[in-house]
Amino acid sequence: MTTLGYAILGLLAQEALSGYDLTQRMKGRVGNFWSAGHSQIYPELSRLEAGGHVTHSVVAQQDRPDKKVYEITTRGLEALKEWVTEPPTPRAPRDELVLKAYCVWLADPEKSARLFREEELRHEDQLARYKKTRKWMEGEHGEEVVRPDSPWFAGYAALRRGIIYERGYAEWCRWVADSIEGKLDSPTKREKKKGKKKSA
Amino acid sequence: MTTLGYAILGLLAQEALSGYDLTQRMKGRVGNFWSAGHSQIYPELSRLEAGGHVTHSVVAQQDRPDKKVYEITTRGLEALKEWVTEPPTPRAPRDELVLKAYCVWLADPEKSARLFREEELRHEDQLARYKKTRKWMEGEHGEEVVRPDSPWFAGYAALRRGIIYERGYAEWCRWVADSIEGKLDSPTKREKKKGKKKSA
DNA sequence: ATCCTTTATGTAAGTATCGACATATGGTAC
DNA sequence: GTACCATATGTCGATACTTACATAAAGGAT
Repeated sequence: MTTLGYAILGLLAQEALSGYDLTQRMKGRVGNFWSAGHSQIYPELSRLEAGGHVTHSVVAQQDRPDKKVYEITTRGLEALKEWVTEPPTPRAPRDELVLKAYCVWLADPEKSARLFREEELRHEDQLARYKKTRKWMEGEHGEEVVRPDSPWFAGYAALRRGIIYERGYAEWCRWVADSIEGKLDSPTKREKKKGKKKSA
Repeated sequence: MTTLGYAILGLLAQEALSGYDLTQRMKGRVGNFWSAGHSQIYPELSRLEAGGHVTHSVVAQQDRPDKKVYEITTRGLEALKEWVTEPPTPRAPRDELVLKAYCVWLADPEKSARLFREEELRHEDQLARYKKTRKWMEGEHGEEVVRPDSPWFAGYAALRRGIIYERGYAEWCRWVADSIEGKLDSPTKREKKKGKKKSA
């Protein structure tokens, strides 16, 4: 079983969905920590069905094409439950922006400062969106989101990870941009300031 | 050009290295935000050389096999400089542990609490290692690490990203584990506490 | 002598992922 | 009527990445 397979099972454990629905979910909330296009999802659903983890039934619709609605099986649910408490398989982290920061000493300061300012904004924006969603969740489902045995906890926990991640990322971008713009005190500058306290 | 190609150029911009050396670097500091095995690095070096971004010279050694030492060319350095200030190509984030948190409502509370405690420790450990390295860097190269035009800034910036990342990750794991163990106040519990302030 | 480890460089097979191609239904806009 | 959009399901080829296979020089351990 692949991780994508478990991701799909995780969604199907909450509700029966078509391949198309799953693709939409993967673009939304779940997509912030695991994403996949439909070209990955449809074949994976076939594999899951071949393995007896899901079943499907064709549902006819009037306004639009028919769809295949997938349900998780008992076997699928058991596999999912076991997988959840197993330690995650280590993945190599890959962050292109950190790589760029690693080479920033070679580049034009103005251009690189602009780059990190833009990224700071991007992550700040995402953080704001996440915070808004969190408020909505806490208001609308305040009781359930904090109970780890409720399916509402799922999205709430993922959201909290997103908030911490984006906050940290924006903070780091700000630090890099500030450093490039020379707005931060170096240890030497700090020493100098101690000598003459109020230098405009 | 691939991102791995730029990662290699970024390392070669600091010093000439063999494929083997590059592989070691990718396991170490750089490996914390971009990693690759030697089976990826050797072919990539060939491509870089074919594209005129690097050149190599064979260096004979007495105690061990000969090696090919790669140097970045002017063309390679130019390509790298341009790449640094371009916005990063968006990559889909993939975090298996968040996915597991998303399914935690299905699982055995004791087992899942243990999982998130273990992960909390792992990230806390990594954080401690990073902090130690930061102190060493600040002590040994205090002047250079804060100057964005110095090659020392490279590793320092990456390190700071690592510190923020691990701190946030550990914090989140702790929150999840606490939630499962019921150690956190729910909104309801908070309300109740307001009523009878000093309840053991 | 044989085995293990480090250094050193490569190839090959398999999987995961991405982007593009392909098709079909039915609605709306022009 | 035709062009476009949302729904809906699939395949294919290219690339990125991992794991295993393969070789070789030199040193140390048993």
